[in-house]
Amino acid sequence: MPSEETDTSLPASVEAVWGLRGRPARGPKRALSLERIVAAGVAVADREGLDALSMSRVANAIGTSAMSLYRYVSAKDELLTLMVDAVYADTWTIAATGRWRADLTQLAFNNLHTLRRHPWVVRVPVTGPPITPHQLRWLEASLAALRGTPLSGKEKIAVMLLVNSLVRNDATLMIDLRVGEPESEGKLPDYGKTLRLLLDPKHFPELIDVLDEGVFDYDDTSEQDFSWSLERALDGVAALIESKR
Amino acid sequence: MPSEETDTSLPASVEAVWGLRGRPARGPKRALSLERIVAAGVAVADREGLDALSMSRVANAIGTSAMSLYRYVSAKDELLTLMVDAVYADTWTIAATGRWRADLTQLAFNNLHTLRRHPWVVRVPVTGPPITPHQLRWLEASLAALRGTPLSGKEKIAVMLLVNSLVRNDATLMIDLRVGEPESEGKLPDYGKTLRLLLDPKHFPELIDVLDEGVFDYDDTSEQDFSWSLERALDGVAALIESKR
DNA sequence: TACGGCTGCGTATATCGTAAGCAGTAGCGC
DNA sequence: GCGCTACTGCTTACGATATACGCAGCCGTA
Repeated sequence: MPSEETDTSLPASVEAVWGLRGRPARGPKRALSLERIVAAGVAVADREGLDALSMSRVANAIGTSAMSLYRYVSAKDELLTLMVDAVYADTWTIAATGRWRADLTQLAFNNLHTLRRHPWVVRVPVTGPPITPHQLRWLEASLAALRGTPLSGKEKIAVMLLVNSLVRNDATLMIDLRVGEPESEGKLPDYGKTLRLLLDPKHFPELIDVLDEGVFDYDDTSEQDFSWSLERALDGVAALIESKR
Repeated sequence: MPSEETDTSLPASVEAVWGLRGRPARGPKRALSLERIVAAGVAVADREGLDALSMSRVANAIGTSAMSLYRYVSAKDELLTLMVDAVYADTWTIAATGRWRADLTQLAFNNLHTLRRHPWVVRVPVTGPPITPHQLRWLEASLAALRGTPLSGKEKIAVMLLVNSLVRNDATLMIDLRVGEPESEGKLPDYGKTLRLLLDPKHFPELIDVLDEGVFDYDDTSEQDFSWSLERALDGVAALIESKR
């Protein structure tokens, strides 16, 4: 097991979730734990959204003071990083079939479901490549799915970035449509109506045609659009894989 | 021309950039203009990043007071929306070839170049589907590129969402690598080193293999990765188009 | 047992977005 | 021509936020 001096250059809290930090040897017993703080953060964000998430609110949720949290995370950004990783715990376990496409699809949908359940995640600024355990587990499972393909390591990473793009984008669009909020019914039809008021046929003939097809006439929050995009992307990957065989 | 009562439900400032708002009939001559404010916002964000962008800083940049800006935009979020649209002015003009794939590729790269030049854009929270003129012009140009294909309107929109996903994701990754900042050299190799310290062969064999291939040994900020992903996605779209012919 | 690392948290500060309202400008309508 | 009022720029003020600093107490190590 690594010593206390791990030299990862990572924040202490990230090292803690990797199990690289033991309990301090001295001092009073802790009334808090990093897990409790992160879980409270997730609960507050789920309930009130990321904009309403403050250190104060998280602390209140567990009956402590905002400044106590700084014994566990050095900045709010660290808490956000750990919150994202916590919800990623459900993304990387699949019933592996040994077929790359089916397995990647499962992983993509796991990821999508997580983001739809926790819409604040895509609102957390991305500050670097993944360094937390669950996010890397998702990546590992994805690479395992691609194990039997002729793709290089670099290409495998690129495939997962592609899939991840699609997932994040769908999640972003779903925020627009306010999934799960009944009072947001009709948001896309409103959008369509506004566009009709804005667009002139001289500059926007194609968009007007698309409008006339009724594309924005109803909100579609099913997973079909995501599925369509994923299929296109995986078709492209499949073409590349075939070309290498 | 629309009257002052346009009933778009859009913020006044957005109506203004659509040319739907005239100059007020009474009152002192304006010393400011919305264009000037937006341009100042873009300049501040380009120089200092989105985190450092405050109403105060934007106002200072044009020698006025923060509260004056509120005569032109009703909230900071509106300013951000208009700033994004302003930089999108360069994305929708292409040398059309009449070949859907070449034209989409041009549009994708235009978009990518814009985001790389203004990395703060992907940090602006997306609050809804595009409603501003230049963003919609990019969408219009994209739909025009797909005009001769057998795709439905809905599918065309989906293609553009897909392409847009890839662009935004690349831009997000480039923030990680701090494009253009010499002191950030070696960020990916540092990442690779950190991963080696974290990953155990029991749980992360695939990722370790990828590491051993040297995938993270150097920063790659060229456009090749983006191009690769775009090709995969467009291969998938091409397959669908072919299947409908 | 003494020392010092650790805990929780109170106080304080700088910054931010923006509400409220004042004084002055300028055009409309009578 | 005058009064009214819409509009402009900006000052003052406030609530909220993240987090620095430091105190008092806890508790394990040497």
